[in-house]
Amino acid sequence: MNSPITLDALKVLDAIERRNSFAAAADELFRVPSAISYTVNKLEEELAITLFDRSKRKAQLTPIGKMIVEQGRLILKATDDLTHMAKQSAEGWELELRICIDSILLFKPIYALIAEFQQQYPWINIRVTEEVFGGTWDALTAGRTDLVIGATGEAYNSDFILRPLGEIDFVFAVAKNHPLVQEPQPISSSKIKQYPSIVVSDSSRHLPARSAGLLNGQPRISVPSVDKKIEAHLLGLGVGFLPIHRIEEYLKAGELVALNVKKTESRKSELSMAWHKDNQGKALAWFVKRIQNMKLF
Amino acid sequence: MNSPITLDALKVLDAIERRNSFAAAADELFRVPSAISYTVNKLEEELAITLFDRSKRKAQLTPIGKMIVEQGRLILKATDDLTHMAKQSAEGWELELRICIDSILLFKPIYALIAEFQQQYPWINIRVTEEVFGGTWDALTAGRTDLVIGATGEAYNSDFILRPLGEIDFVFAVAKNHPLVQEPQPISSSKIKQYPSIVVSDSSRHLPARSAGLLNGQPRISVPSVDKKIEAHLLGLGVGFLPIHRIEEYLKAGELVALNVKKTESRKSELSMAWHKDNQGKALAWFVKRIQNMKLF
DNA sequence: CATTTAGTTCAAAAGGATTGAAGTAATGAA
DNA sequence: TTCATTACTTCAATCCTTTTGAACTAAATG
Repeated sequence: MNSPITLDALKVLDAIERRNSFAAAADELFRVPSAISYTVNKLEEELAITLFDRSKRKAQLTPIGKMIVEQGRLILKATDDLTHMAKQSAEGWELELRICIDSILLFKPIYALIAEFQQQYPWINIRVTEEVFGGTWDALTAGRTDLVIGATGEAYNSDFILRPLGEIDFVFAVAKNHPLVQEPQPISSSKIKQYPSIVVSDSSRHLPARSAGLLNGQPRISVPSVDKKIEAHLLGLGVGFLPIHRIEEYLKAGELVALNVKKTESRKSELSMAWHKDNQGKALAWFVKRIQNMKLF
Repeated sequence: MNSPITLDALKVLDAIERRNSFAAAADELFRVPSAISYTVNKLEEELAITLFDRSKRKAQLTPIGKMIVEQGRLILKATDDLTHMAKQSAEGWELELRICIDSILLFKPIYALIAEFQQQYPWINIRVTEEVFGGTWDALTAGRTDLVIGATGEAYNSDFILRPLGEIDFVFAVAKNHPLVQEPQPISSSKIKQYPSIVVSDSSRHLPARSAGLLNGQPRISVPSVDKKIEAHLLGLGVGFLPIHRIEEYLKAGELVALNVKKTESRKSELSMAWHKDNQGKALAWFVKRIQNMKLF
């Protein structure tokens, strides 16, 4: 792989084509016409291909020459982009940003934000993962992610920066035809314990798993995400607390019913963004800044 | 747009990464280690970016360096491909080949052939058009196409080379519930004239239009392609001759019925490939050679 | 602590790129 | 037709970038 094509030659060809003249190209490139001639001749010789038809006074690109100019421009653009990418990276823009989103949140607005980011910084890879409860902290401490959106509770240590997103409201919700709907409210803990509770299992792999508002002694059904928990509630498989913002439509449509319960634990939960304090990445900062002004629940 | 990146520097980076050593890269590139060092230093200086971590004995690519190597390889590949393309073009391979197919033929085997060609010569653009009867000749004489597949009749002048593809059989076919099916065969011309005939209109733009086997005095319905003619026949809109190979399935399924008619004109038609005798293109030759061994009808 | 391995530095040399003057060839105006 | 102009080419001289090789530094290895 030893191509006789050089970026300099491509630049020269590009200039000649755009200005439609060797002399004008020489002028543009701050060279003397003979230098342009030399470069073109060398390329033609090494390729053993005629790029210009010189039978007329004005040198005219041959079809092959034209193709090389066109393709060459793409190559020049690519090297230019590469330079730009490298410069940006050196200035603190990540090559890749890993975002971990708690399954309690609506992903849609975040995806919209990512799309916007990609338009501005198309060379930065964004990798999104979904975790549940402690799983987000786990991903952060294990270095599997750069930014957690929707971290719950306190930081495990001072290596992380927390930025609150607000409190999320939970309600005790069951399917419309669930037996508990017929009970007088507030519903006692002992009544609730007669039905299986749907529990989103913590996706922590290393840190001690957190439990989220379990009413002890109840039969449990574990599901891997809040989406699945909502489905389970809708099917009447069990009962439990759900984030209001995720089930508003179901409550309005009457498919889920919010019930008053005696125990008040876990009715609210503080959500945050979190990232490692050493991470000075500009893409990270961009997302933190933009997400702060967003309503995610 | 004056990128400090050069193809030579990218080659050097590539070699270093692959061989995992400056010395080995120098060896591979028939240079002295200091020359490699020089090239890398110059690039780093001009980009103002550290590409190698030299704190250890073995220089280690930084993440940005790695990205540049990876992207750089794509650029090297592109210039290499460009060289290859140019060489091939100079050797007589077209930059673009325009193929004009008569609508009477099955396009599928031709598309399969084009797909195969594209795998071998991915940089050559293939442009397919569809024409009807004289339209193919028209496209050729007007220079709108390079190769006609399925040209009918004689060449208009000696500027073109004809290569016969064989004879195509036509049958007089009508829809299964058409009144003509009830008539005793062979069916007389006067009976036929009572029903509209479906005529594929010639797509010639400059040459005198040819007519294909019209039974004179009949009401006509003109359609733009053989596909549409078959549809019209199936719907019972009219009658006429159809190429057997295109309606075999409908005949087998009984949706169309082939009838015996008295007039025997236009029962067969000689089809050919045709191209301009000055066209020495290798892609053209490739297609001519391959199509000769194919069964297109 | 000596030895080996890996890359860097630097002055000297090589050689490719640039220059400018002279030349050629097509175009177009007088 | 002639002559000036435009457009590119040729070529020897010059410049300056790249390469070289010897000497050097610094990390790993045992």
